Amino acid sequence: MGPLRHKTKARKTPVRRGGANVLRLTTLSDVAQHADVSLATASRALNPDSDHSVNAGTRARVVAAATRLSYRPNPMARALRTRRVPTIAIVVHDVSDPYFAEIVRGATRAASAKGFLTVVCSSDRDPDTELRYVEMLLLSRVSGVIFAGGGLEEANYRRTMREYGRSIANYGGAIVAIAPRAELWPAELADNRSGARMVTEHLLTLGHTAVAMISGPATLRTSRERELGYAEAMKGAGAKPWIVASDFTRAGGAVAMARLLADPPPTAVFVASDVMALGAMAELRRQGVGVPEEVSVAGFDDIPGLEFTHPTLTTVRVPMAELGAAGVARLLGELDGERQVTRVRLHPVELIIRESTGPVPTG
Amino acid sequence: MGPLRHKTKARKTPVRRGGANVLRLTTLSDVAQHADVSLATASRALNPDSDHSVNAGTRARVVAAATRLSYRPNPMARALRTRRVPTIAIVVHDVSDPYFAEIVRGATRAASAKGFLTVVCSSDRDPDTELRYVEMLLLSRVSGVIFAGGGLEEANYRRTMREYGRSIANYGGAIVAIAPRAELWPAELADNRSGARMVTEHLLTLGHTAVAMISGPATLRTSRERELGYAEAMKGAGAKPWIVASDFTRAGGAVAMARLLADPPPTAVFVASDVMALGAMAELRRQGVGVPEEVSVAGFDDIPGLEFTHPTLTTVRVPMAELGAAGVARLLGELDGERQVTRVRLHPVELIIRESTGPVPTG
DNA sequence: ATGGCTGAGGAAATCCATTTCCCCAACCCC
DNA sequence: GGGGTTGGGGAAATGGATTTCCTCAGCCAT
Repeated sequence: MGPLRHKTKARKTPVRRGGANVLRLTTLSDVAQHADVSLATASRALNPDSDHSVNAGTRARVVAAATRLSYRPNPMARALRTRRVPTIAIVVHDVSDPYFAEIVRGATRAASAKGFLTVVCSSDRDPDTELRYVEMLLLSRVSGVIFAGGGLEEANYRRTMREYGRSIANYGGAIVAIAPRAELWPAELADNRSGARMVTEHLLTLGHTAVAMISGPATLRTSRERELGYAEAMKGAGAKPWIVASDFTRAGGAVAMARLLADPPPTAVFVASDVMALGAMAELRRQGVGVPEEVSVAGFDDIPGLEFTHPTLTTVRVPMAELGAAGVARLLGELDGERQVTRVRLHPVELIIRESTGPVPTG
Repeated sequence: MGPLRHKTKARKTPVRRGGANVLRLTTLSDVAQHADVSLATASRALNPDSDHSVNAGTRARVVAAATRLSYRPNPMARALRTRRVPTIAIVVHDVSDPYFAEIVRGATRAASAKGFLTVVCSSDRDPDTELRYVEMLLLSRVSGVIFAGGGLEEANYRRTMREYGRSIANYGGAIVAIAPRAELWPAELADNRSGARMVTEHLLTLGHTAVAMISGPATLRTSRERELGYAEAMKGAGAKPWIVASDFTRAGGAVAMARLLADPPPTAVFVASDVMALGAMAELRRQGVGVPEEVSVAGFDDIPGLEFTHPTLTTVRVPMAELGAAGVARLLGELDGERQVTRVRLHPVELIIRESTGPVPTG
């Protein structure tokens, strides 16, 4: 059951070899004693934000004592009172996915700069796992939760999630989304729609008319936004949208591409994520279809390493690490009570043209 | 008005706008009340490992009450007593590296199954950053730390790390390594040396004699182990070792390969990690060198997605997710005081032959 | 019958920082 | 000078689970 169940066996080793007995960290009461003040005063002296004022001289004494004893407040005791731990959580669909890995990298770096630890929860794309994680986070009273994965359009999921969200807000935790979600949480988002429009227009400009799209699961908001941008561009050019949905994985991309190749194939494909695009390109190669000579392929996200693929992949750069960091910053802002005027902030994306897209094959 | 009577003093719920007080977590004392037992008994009934026995009937009542009220122990209160947070940390060189991402995936899954959260610390390959992280973890009193990255052979780093390790052990935290390290911590390791030997022998068997190796930084233990296996195999075949060191990154692999191609190039290259191998293959393609027709390439790790590269990469499968999970299991074992007989457990690796390796070019 | 032991339960201490009450003195205003 | 305010300090409650002492009844052996 509980992780901290106390096994007596473990206790059986009170004296570690090496003599030095169990680390006795200095507590606030040590500091108070040394500074010759009460516990309350010591606490207030060290927490300047308190509304209870402390005499400058007294404070100096306390601070001096704290420094001398190299006092560090016990995070757990503090958490028990303040009902919040100095930890922020980031919920992703899959840590192994380079897209999320980059986000996590950005977020952890920003968080640790502010003295926060980051816990990573990887749902493996399972809604129930994700909900279980969030419940756990809520019980642990993490300071905040960043949702890096798009929300699911599913009644039960949405209801439960919303409920958990309220609970978190209730104990003073904050929530931020960095992917599109139904919940009205503060968000730092990539401009998915514009990006999808831009890349589709790029393909259209190259002369393609049969531009298909390989999208993610229909239940995922991120898919929908990218589809929207694609559809807009297609409509703008008077071309007929042609969408095949699949999983946001390499295998998903391969399967979808195989399906596209069964019919009279398109001459260009916009794939809703780079990871899928890599799968799609592998399938094309497997079937001996030249990229971009016969079919142009464009991805989305600009995950690291695309310049090492062959051909290098045209894509839309999403500032992933920056989104992660922005999410953390926003979260900390919320914790400090800074109400942002704009609930949702859009981060611009950028079209990166590489080798995988080219003009329509003549003939 | 029994002593266990719930304090009626209105719980100062700081009524948030939006009304509904969603969060009213049941505490152990609620459970005790409902089951009509004392706090102590309730605690013992729910913690079967206790050395204090509880009557079966009583326990059943308590458990029933706990279930009915959907009781969840407050992790922080528990942590305060047990002096350990129900969180384990995993220290990696770079979360964005697929190798570490897989390990993290395996570890988080195993940890959450046991009710532990996982914090990820990505040092970005900077020793100081890593040390700072570990200090932070130590102050946070995490239950344990898993080192997923190889240790550095650097005096100051090693000294400080060893010191931190002692502090962690001192408060009852555990440490486990899943990569080779100088410190004598319990370890779950991949059999790097055998793997390197196997893959080198595979290349030799194909008839190659000029088999070069692209290795990681010399200061990293993991590099050294893989070099050892390579050298063994080469010596066994009477061939001369030829090692080029570089960074454990895609770019590092590319640079090293460029260097190899400057001289009269080898006909086969064993690259110490798949990520580097990807970079190396990109460089070969850039220079128009056929793989495996002109140069065979083999990697190490078997990161996800290699079956989508072109050509698909021959490599040594390291059970990354399994290593992560094993690290967690080992850590929890240590926390429970289970002394393992074998401090270091070696996990077997497996040679995966794909398309990137072939016979020596004739002529 | 007496002492010893075990099984089962409860009261209270403990972990440690924060916060709520309370108190006291000094100072101000009418 | 009485009443009110403010600055500064302390005692004790608080948060929630674990653990240490006790206590008590029942049972066995002497």
